[in-house]
Amino acid sequence: MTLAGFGLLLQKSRAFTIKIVYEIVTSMTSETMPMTDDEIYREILDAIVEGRLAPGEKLGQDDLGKVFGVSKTRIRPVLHRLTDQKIVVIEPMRGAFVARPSVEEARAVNAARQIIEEGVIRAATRVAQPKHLKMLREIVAEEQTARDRRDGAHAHRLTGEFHCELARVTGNDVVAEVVRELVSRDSLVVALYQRPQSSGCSLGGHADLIDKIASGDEDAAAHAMQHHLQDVMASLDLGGDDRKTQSLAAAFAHLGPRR
Amino acid sequence: MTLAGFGLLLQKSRAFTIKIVYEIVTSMTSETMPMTDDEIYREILDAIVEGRLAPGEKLGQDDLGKVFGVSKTRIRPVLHRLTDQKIVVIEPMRGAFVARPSVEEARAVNAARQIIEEGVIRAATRVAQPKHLKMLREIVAEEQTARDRRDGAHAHRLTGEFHCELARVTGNDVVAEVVRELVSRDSLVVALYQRPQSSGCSLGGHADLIDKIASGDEDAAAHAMQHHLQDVMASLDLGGDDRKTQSLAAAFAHLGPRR
DNA sequence: GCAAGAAAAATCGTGTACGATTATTTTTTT
DNA sequence: AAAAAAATAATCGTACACGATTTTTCTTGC
Repeated sequence: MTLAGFGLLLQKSRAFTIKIVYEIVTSMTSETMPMTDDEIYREILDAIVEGRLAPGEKLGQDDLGKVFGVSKTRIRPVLHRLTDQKIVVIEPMRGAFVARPSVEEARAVNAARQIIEEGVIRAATRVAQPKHLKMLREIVAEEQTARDRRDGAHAHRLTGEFHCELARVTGNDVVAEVVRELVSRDSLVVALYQRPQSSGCSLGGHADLIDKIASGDEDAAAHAMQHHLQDVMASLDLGGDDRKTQSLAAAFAHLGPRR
Repeated sequence: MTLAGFGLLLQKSRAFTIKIVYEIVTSMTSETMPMTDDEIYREILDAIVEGRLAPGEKLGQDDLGKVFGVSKTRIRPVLHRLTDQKIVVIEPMRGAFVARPSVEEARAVNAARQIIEEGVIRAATRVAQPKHLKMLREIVAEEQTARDRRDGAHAHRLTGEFHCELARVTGNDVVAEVVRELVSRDSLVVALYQRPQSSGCSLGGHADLIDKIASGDEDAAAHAMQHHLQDVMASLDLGGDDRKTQSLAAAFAHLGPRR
């Protein structure tokens, strides 16, 4: 069967079938399947949260389009979505950039986390089961080994994951999503204001939180969370220096050439 | 000076000046200034939250474009933004509709509010000042008069505003925004599942919350909030009947049986 | 040699056009 | 007459093109 034959089949098929057939075709021709909007969104978000794209970096629509092998029409909605979440800022007629949260915004996000995650840890303490505690302890252990390996990026990602997983203990997806967004914003803050050598900001903090949850003492857990988040904030240098940026190509090198 | 002269001036001016000049011109020619994205977003959101657009209603891109006097290109990002907030659902290749949250989603949003607003009311109790309490009491009073007038839509809007204002007491915009989104989603839930005649769902609930905040008893305030939100949930009819047929039957009940 | 202004390049925002898909209506067949 | 199939209409998603604005570079005058 010829490629034109596949093309005809493609036209008459439904979306899901199209994707499968497309993948069969591309597995033979080594072309790439266009990514979905969500995949592009995830890639850019991860690149920012993991620090491969530094705050202030320019996110050109055409550049990103070339990286993902799509036109800028597909890029713009993703950028707007990230703008709504305050991960990206769009300056009219100038372009999109990775956000550089101000000191005031950094304090506001941290304060919001104190307020919201107090409710979260109280709810989690009420419903926590042994399997939840086990899961949380595993994350802390991974975090520790990553820190021992001087793998700051990985350790930082696990720090955020701990708070997300804690929110997931409540069994409520809506809460988990809210926490995930706040944690994402916070990772921009630490990328901007973290002190050069102090990556071990919250060594025993998470383990302490788990102990308090395990004890079932709701008030103690809530206070521990407050202090934990305050400690994280205190470990930052809010004097504000600029950070270096790396190229777009380097940030998405793991995708390989797409066109 | 001619209108063409204004046009030339328009081209050479910057965005802000453009808007002002444009408004002067249009005030003479009775043309309309194109709305910004945020204005369109606000209009659609308000229409949904206030119940002027019912759950399940179709939101055609071209139709909305005609309403606001812009092309559908400007409408789509707004629809996507509302989709991210779960106010609108986009069915691929079919169109956008006002969301019809399922019973499970309704429970999830309410549970999330219990978790998050517990943290909010605790923080608010710690920092509340007399002026805050006064503001909150004013909203409750307005709510009461609206209810006396049988103005259910207005009363419902003020109910939501009360929770938003309470979040604003914490002085944290990030928290206020999170609460605002949750309240918006909840108004869709009540639009779908509210019992026909029971509009007075939470008569004394809000006043009780204020009293607890005024007393400074954090735990009491937190418990009051929990029970308040549970009461709201209990006042709904989550029987899982298909709303559409039910409301249709009710809407034409005066015709009597016709077949 | 340097600063200021003007031209050129690059980039963003928005409207329009077109291919693709779904819903509806009409026609045909049993 | 009813059901199935085909044609038509409506709508969505994406690419492309044009106008507007900013940034960069080049020229010119002091």
